[in-house]
Amino acid sequence: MLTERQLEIFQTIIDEFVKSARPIGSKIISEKENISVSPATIRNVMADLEEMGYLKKTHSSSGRIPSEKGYRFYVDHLVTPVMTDISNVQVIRHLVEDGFYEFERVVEMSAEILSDLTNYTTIILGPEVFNTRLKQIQIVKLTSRTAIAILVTNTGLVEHRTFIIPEKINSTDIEKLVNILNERLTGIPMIQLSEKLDEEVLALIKDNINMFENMLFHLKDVLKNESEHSAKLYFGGKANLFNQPEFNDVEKIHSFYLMMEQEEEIANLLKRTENTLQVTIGRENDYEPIQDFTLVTAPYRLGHEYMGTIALIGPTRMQYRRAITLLKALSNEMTEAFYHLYQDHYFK
Amino acid sequence: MLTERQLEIFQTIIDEFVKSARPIGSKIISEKENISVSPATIRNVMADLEEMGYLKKTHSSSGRIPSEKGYRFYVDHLVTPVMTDISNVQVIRHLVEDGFYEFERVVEMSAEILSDLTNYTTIILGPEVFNTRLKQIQIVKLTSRTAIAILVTNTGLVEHRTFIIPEKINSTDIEKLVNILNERLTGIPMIQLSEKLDEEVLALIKDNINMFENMLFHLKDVLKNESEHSAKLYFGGKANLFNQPEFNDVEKIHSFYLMMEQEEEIANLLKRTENTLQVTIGRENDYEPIQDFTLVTAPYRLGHEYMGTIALIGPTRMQYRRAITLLKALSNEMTEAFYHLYQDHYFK
DNA sequence: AATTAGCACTCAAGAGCAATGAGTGCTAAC
DNA sequence: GTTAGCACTCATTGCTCTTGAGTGCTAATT
Repeated sequence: MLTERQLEIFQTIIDEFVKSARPIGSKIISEKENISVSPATIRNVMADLEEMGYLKKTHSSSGRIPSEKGYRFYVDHLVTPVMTDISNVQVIRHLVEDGFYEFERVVEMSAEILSDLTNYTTIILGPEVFNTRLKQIQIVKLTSRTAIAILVTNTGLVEHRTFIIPEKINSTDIEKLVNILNERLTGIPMIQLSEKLDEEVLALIKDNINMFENMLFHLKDVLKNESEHSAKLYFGGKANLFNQPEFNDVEKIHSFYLMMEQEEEIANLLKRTENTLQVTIGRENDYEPIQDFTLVTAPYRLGHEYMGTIALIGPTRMQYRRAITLLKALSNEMTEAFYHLYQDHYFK
Repeated sequence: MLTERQLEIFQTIIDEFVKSARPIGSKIISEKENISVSPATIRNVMADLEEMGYLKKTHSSSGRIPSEKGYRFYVDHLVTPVMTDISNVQVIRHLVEDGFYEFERVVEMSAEILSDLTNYTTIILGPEVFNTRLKQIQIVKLTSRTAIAILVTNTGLVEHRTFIIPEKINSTDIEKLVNILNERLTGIPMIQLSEKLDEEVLALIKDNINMFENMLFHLKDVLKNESEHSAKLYFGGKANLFNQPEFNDVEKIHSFYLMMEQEEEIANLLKRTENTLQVTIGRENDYEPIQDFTLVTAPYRLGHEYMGTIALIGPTRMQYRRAITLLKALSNEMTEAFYHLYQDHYFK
């Protein structure tokens, strides 16, 4: 375990490095008010901390910077969840109270707010399909050959897809079909839709009106795709990382943006089953393109049920306390907001 | 007017500079096969071209690069629309034939394809609201206090918004309302919806069921917002500009990305009323943040009616011929595709 | 009269080098 | 155990020099 003094110096190095992004030398530390030992002593301590793997040098005579192990230690032991001012985040709550009833809007605003407050990039993973249920299905005939299937989930998400219909079908027929579909499929988890379509509806309809068969075939495609369709991502402050000194290299920024385009991969990163806030630092990330970054994730819920993930991505030299505090606060706010939005649905 | 030889040399400088991004000297030009005069002569010609404003130097003893006036001349007089191979672009046509019936998908694919082919950034402006009409409206009750209004346009766009409903209202009432709305509002241009709601529907309903009044109030808000809601933008290849040597500078990339976040402004840039392909080079752009870029825009249509704009943005050192050819081809393809998608609607 | 060879000149870019200074580790004194 | 002192390291900066690709101008050539 670390001594009191080691902790103090370590903490100072973290703080200073996070601020300045430059290696911290013994002199700078010795000038801090709460430090009362000489630079030489500090050098000894720093050598110890380096030996333990918490600090490293950029070259043989440079000051020290935290290693990833150092950040890990910091996050695990020194980031006390001091509840700083989170009133900024509580805007979300008011948004919902003031008539922002749209799930997507709330999420977009949240991403915006969080990235503005932290200066990092926010990523929000929308509700997983397998956690939502069909609220209602509608089919709108668009042209003589195409119609749009509109699926509304219990979380207020609206998905739609255009598909082929037989030429001869008319609006009344479609209405009949929609009624049957709603009767049979409402409340079914989205992910099971296509399966249930076969089980419940197909047989039923075949007897009645057989030109539906072809249509259902296409509709099934729609439902299947919809359920495979991975959850949506929302971003905020993608350009924030330009402000971080570690990203004043074109190559790094380029790879960051390319990485952010891999939505599949990112979605997978955020699909963490854990239900608490998590911090992964640099190489701790399995996904190679973000091994220069720190990813902080937290779930948000509908009631007690996991709904999606909200994440911050930034340099490993991160304001961990601030980021963690705000992310935690925001995930609570979102949980709160969605509870208000969908409470009666939830309890139903 | 320019002499034959001046044209030839000018053309060579453009070609070479577009390729290499470096100032072009007389020696390089003299080594070209189609050039048979000495470097000294070329220098004289270049001095003339510079005097006329078509070329400029980066410093007193550098080679020449095209000026914006030079590019303008090139685009106006030297870019002959040689129909190069546009089979790449015709993928779009097949997409639609193969069952990509989604407007949004077609647009997204188009943006992707065009940016891949050109290595610039594609921006597509979706259909203007004032050019679309209501196909159908649906209201789905979500919770006891909220419902989702879903608007489908004749172009297959689906817009939705959650709004407040009175607690006491039930599904049957909503159904009644929806029927009335559809009866009265179908076919109305989206932009007139909120107005027509007052004229046609409000009075009608007030007599019947007066608790609708409050609901309609909120619904009107929805419709109003929806019509003010500026047309959607689709992007492709935002990261392509990293490959351009002029964007080797973090500052430039940063400002590019910040610029791309100003969707309002960009949408306005693309809302050009002109109905042909247009090229604006550098300072010709009124919008200051893109005065380092060239913007190429072309409209796409539904039948003969303007529907939206497809644009390429890249450095002024652009492969104009290629960009123009491909953009033209793609806008035709999209027009074609939408004709197929919505033809019977269009002729109705 | 138009073209070109020749030449002096310009300037960006890069290599080499010394000076600076912020940092270190180690040793010996406190 | 702490710290003063000192030799040492190395990234950074600024300076000068060289290089080479380019120019414009003048005089010779066609």
